[in-house]
Amino acid sequence: MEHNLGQGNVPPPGSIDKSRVLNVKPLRTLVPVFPSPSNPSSSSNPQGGAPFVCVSPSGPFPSGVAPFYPFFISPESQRLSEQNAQTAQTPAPQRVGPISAAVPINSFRTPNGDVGSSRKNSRTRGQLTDEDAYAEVQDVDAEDGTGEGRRTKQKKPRGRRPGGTAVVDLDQVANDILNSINPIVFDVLKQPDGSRDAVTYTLMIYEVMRRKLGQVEETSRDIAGAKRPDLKAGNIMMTKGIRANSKKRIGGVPGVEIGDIFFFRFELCLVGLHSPSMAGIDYIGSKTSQEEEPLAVSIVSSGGYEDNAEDGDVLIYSGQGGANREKGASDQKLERGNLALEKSLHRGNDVRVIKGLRDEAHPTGKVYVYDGLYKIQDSWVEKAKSGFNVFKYKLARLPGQPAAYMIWKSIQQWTDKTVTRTGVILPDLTSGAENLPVCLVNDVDNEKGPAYFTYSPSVKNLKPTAPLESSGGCSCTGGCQAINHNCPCIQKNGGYLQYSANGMLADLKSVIYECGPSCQCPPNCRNRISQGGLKFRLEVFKTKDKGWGLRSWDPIRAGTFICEYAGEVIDNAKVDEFSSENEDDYIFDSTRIYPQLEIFPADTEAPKIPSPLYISAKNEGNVARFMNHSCSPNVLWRPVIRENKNESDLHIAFYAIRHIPPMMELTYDYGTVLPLKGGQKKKKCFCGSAKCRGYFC
DNA sequence: TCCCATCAGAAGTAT
DNA sequence: ACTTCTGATGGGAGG
Repeated sequence: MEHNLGQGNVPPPGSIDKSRVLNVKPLRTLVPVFPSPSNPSSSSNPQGGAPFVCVSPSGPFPSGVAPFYPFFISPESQRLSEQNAQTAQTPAPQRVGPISAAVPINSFRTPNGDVGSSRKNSRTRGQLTDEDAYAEVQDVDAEDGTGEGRRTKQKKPRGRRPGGTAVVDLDQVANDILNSINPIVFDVLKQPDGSRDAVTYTLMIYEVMRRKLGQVEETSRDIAGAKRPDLKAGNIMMTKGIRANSKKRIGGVPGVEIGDIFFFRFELCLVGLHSPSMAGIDYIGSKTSQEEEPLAVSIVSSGGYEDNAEDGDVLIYSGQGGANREKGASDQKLERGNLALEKSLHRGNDVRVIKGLRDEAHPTGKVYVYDGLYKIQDSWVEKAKSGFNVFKYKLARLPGQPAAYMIWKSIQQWTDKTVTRTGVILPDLTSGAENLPVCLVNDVDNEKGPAYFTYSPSVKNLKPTAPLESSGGCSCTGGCQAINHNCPCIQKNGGYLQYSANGMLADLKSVIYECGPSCQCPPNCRNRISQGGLKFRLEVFKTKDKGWGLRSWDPIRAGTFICEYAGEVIDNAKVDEFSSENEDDYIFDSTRIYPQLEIFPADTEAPKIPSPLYISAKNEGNVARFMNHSCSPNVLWRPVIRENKNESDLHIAFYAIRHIPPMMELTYDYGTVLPLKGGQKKKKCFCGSAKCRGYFC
């Protein structure tokens, strides 16, 4: 009977007639109800900028500024997809079938600027007090007469758990983070409508919170209540109102761009893209809006069911329910999300689609790609393998949106070799010097490649300097363990392993102490992340207006190590020589002034670089030499110190500031030189970001 | 190595 | 109170 299943619009004979199963009015009035987007307003948040602070890692520091390498530099998207921005925030239109552009999510709280104060009540279990947050009455929609607003629901205090004392530590950790946030951030987050800044801030804070909670938890295993730092961190953020969009809405979400990627369901929740912490269908219920019917606003397609669409623009989505583990399988019912999807089919409203894919770099994890707006075209009921009824929905992607999932699909095809990558000049620029090939590509013009240089994956002429905190190295023969409080390398990092199990930076420390040649731990020790070579399939490509650049085929999580800056260490005099010739394009100079954003100003400590470091990659270098400058970068550098026979080897390592989707150019801030050295000129900046300084040098 | 089962858990909706 | 599926982990099957 398989030919009966799920074909086309009309349920074939023998299949279940939905109109009988469900108590709904008949179907398939394929009438798109909404007029085209008409409100391109508020494309960016003009006052969203946080102050720019110039800090050189080696000082001097402006008064009142703590030197700090932020995890976050400029929240403005480097992406210039204005089209995207427009599509991304098209509110539901007014005339036909009016749907409120946004409705409040159940419990919305905003911080009042006093977040994380030391006032506490007895509510424990790792839950922060939310005395500081206030319940806000929101005027949903004053125009249609139903806008009496809805009071936010107070969360019920929950019972205390055994082991409460340990939990308080987590509270403390969370409070410390909250207290260290620049208050300016909260001004941005207070806006009921999100902005690119608000989204970036939110994700940024979530990352720090999540990783820090995880770090603390694994460092003291006896601690209670932190098994899921992703949920814990999310709960704290929600409770404190640290989120980007407080309302549910149909259509795009302000500040979220098509192609944005996420690694936790809670991230979707916090930016207002998809509210349920777990469920796959988000909808506006009939009670929370003035609508009579529930309407679907977004779905997460996690690949639990095979994507049997021919191309990337059509998606077959299964309804929810019918899979209760205790009661066993059963027929799905036309209720909740399923009902909302059905209603949305008739109403023809846009539905956001987030695709959950396997994260190849972390097989246990997933990566979620926001693929933009779809419309539901069809629905039917199928018999699943279990023999029970499952709802199916066919969704088609709206045309004219920037490519998102299609990029992933292309990369997969290049990987499979089912499609040949066009414009490939060299399959491996490194000639095998790296553990992964680095492709050289030009699909822009006829240039055959960058000027000649020798590929070298490591730094030459490294001059070990006096130790900062000599320990003689560790003796963790099995690799450094977070719980080993005696490991000197962990102690140097303030008592924590700086890298999470996934290899991400767990902290905002401005210097990273890794294990070095003196240590007895193996090369795969978690405290040697920057020594393991490339982990992502990078490619050097010709940009439109910035010469050659660097990007990745793989998605990169915020905090992940990308590469080191390789080249030849040179002395200051040589730098001046390069400067006068205006050939310092390939010099890394630690003494430059690197603009930083004070997002966690209180949390920082002075970086302790043993001595100024200059690395020239002009004649010899690695992929890092191709990373272009941006005033809104997605990558930053950190000094990494490895102990070597009681001396310090200083390396420069690059880490992702935020999640970086595949094929997005990797950039970092080159900083500025003040005063300009002899002959040195400012260079015009082409980064194109909204916060571009106009030049760099 | 991959896959499956397990398990505690969150928001939001529904009762 | 219920629904939903997550994300880390441990065990078992397979190469």
